[in-house]
Amino acid sequence: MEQTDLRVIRTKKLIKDAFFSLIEEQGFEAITVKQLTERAGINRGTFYSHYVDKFELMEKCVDEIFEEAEQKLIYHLPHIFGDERTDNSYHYLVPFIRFIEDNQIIMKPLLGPNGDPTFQAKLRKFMQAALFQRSPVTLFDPDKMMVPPPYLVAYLSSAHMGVIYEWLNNPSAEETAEDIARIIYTITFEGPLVAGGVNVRK
Amino acid sequence: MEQTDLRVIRTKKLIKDAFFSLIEEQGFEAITVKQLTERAGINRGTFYSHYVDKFELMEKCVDEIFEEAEQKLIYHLPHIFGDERTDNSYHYLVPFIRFIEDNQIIMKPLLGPNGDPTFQAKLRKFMQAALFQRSPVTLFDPDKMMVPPPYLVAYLSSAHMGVIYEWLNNPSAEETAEDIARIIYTITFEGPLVAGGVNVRK
DNA sequence: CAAGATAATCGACACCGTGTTGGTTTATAC
DNA sequence: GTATAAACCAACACGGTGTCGATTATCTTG
Repeated sequence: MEQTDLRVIRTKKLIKDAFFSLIEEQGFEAITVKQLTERAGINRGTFYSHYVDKFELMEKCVDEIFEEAEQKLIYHLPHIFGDERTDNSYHYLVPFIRFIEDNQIIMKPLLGPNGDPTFQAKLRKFMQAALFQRSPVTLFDPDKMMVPPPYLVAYLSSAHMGVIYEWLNNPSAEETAEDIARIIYTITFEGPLVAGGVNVRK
Repeated sequence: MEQTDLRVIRTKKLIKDAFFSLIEEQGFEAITVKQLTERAGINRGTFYSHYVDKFELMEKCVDEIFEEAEQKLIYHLPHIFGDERTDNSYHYLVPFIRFIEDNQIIMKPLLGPNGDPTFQAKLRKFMQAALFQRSPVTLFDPDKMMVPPPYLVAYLSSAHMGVIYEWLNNPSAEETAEDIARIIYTITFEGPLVAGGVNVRK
């Protein structure tokens, strides 16, 4: 399964580099195979001997990223489980956010207005699996839930993504990954009202 | 400005009907003008005398929907402002959700995995304007905010959209618009933790 | 290092959708 | 009923797609 031939390694790298730079410049949809191979400096036919079309190329790239993410997050899991829920326990979010930050070049266009909804759904699902099935958030008590669980999960995962999206798409944003984690944590654990400065009557 | 010629009206309706049915079947990106005009039963050239391309068609359709939404929500505004924040004050959400429900046929594909991220962003912005600038939620106190306002807005608007999305894309969901409004309200005003059944230590 | 394997290149091909045009037919408005 | 203009039709150049066979270049293995 592993490719060893130097030529295919070199070619695939050329393709992916060109692909990412083009995504950054004009978004995925606008890319043509012709343009891609010209940028990569390879023959158009060569592309077709590796991928059936640009969609498969995208799929492969995304799969690689998620694979990488999986490993990184698993690596960080001990820390997550080790932590008690303290004022700093929002750290459970940091690896995830930093991962997105690290892959900004590919993430930003995929998450942005010209992005890929399929990818967004995939990332949301991934986050649900990563955060809601084996993180402190499992402390939710099914018996005491005031709303159907799927909606709470949808609420939280979308909210998380929304903040990250806002962060990525604001060029002048100076927050670090830790800042963003703290912001998400604050709103989630204190509740939107408290985080918004509303005096909650009890 | 207003079109009166019956032929124009008829043609535009044929185009839009075909457009919506195709979006539902295969998503926006996959649609070709050729296919669209065949489905509509009109000449391909005729399409080009009304729209420059499928993107403009989409834009016009979306604009119409938002225009309609604007009016509906404005109509409902008196009720919103009249309400005090009671246990039932989640009603401020109902008109918005019901509007989405009414336009399900077009909303679902646009919001789904094959949907249009531009539209999704637009809808989020619309909701922000509709709910956060002239609704009970303006009770947020800028001075007491624990997080930067843009992120709180992003958090809430995305969370809202996420729940609605989950609702639309779950075929077996039996919740009414009111149910969804209540769910969103509960999580937002009680906070995700309380809504999730967690015993909050104080 | 040499031989065989295999990847990349090149040029050409048919195919399809786009956007435009000029001329014709048909429906609408007044 | 007639003038107007919308819709139709056929054809065009253009550009990207996906494929193919033949040729050249490069790598792997023994």
